[in-house]
Amino acid sequence: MAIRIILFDDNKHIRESLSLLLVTDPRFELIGAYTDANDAERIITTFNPSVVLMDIDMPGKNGIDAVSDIHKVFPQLPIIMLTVFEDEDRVFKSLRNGALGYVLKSTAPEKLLDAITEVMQGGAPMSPSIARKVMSHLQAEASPAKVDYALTQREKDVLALLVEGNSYKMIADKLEIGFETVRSHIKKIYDKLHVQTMTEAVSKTLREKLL
Amino acid sequence: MAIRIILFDDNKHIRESLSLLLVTDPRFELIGAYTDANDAERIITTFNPSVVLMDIDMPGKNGIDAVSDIHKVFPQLPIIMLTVFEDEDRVFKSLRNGALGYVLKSTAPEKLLDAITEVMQGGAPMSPSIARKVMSHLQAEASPAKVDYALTQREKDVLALLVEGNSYKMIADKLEIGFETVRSHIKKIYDKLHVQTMTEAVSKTLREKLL
DNA sequence: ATATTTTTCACCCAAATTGGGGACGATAAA
DNA sequence: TTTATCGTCCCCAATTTGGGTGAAAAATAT
Repeated sequence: MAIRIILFDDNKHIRESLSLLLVTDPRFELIGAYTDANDAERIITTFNPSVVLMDIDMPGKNGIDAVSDIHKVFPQLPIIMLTVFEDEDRVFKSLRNGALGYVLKSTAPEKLLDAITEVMQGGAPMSPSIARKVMSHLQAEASPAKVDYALTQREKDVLALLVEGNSYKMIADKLEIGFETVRSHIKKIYDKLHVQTMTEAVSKTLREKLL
Repeated sequence: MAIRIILFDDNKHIRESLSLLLVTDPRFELIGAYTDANDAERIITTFNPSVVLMDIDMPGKNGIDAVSDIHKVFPQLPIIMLTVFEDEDRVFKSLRNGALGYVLKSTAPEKLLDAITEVMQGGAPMSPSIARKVMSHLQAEASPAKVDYALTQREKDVLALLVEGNSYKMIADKLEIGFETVRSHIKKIYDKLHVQTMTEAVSKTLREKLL
């Protein structure tokens, strides 16, 4: 059975090109092409597509918000962004909102068809530059620490317990050291982290993924 | 000029298949195939490949660690994992360690060649199921909040300032409300968050991405 | 228009945290 | 051997925080 496609794109040229591209291919069926995504939910309910292709810049509701709405109501329906934008902001917003693929309009027609096939087979098709952005994001969030505050192991132990919500006294008990020793460590930690309160230390530790 | 490929894989069958696959294709050149990655750095220095294909389960150093080592010394060299494993642990470890692609051995030979081409063109080739895992990860980390602690707007304001390291007094000043009012808000926040100290509140807020 | 929630403020008390000092032994580096 | 760093500990005084209780004005909801 053919893959049922619905396209949201205000560019007439794109709509016609896709239509021409798909009419000759029995694997696909373009069952709808709309200039805006304002009625996306109703349209999808009515025509029950297998996949949605979504532009970003459209009159009325933008494609990124539309993805969010659609994904909430039809969480199983794969959505592929089809757009000219490749700035991180729009890419990640789209993907976080539930889009499974992100294909640039500069993509060759055959590649677009591959993308549709791929998303139907459980993939997440991306144009190369987009995939690379996603990878960079993954690697960045895992990177240890840009800045090195040169905390000693003992200081890290203390800081870890502090972050978990322990009081000085509790830290002293758990580490089996004196209360004053804890204070001493914490003073040094504040010094190295350039903070002066517990909350700042905790905040900085979590935000910069120290420890 | 042909793309120069080095393969690390202890499976003889894989090495021979790839060799056969590439010998007929002028776009690629298999310049080395090794059963382990123990000498990867030296090999790469010597033969200067365009891309590395890396298995995971090998005698001596495993492929995931090898990727880490190689990536540190040759950050520009694209590495594609070529393995049978698709558990999240190995997938994400590989990608975080610097691999740019992740292709399953069940992949059709033509698709593997596509992957190599794609990574050379700035992409991040993934088998469909792997790409989907990466997407899920992206969406999960962005998901708003599993639990709703029903904080009021004012309480969120206070909490935000607390997280930034402000004392009660500073919060009172910035919000232009009384000190006791801040205390009152914070007590309610602690109640709703089920915490009893500033650090716990800050920690929970950042870890669960409240606000 | 009445009920509920939110925001505001107050007082008491005990505990925790801070800021500034200084000190001692062990270990490692120069 | 001398110097530095680390981990340990102590004192004092001032400030901040947490828990309990109560309550009035303002904003929202029903």
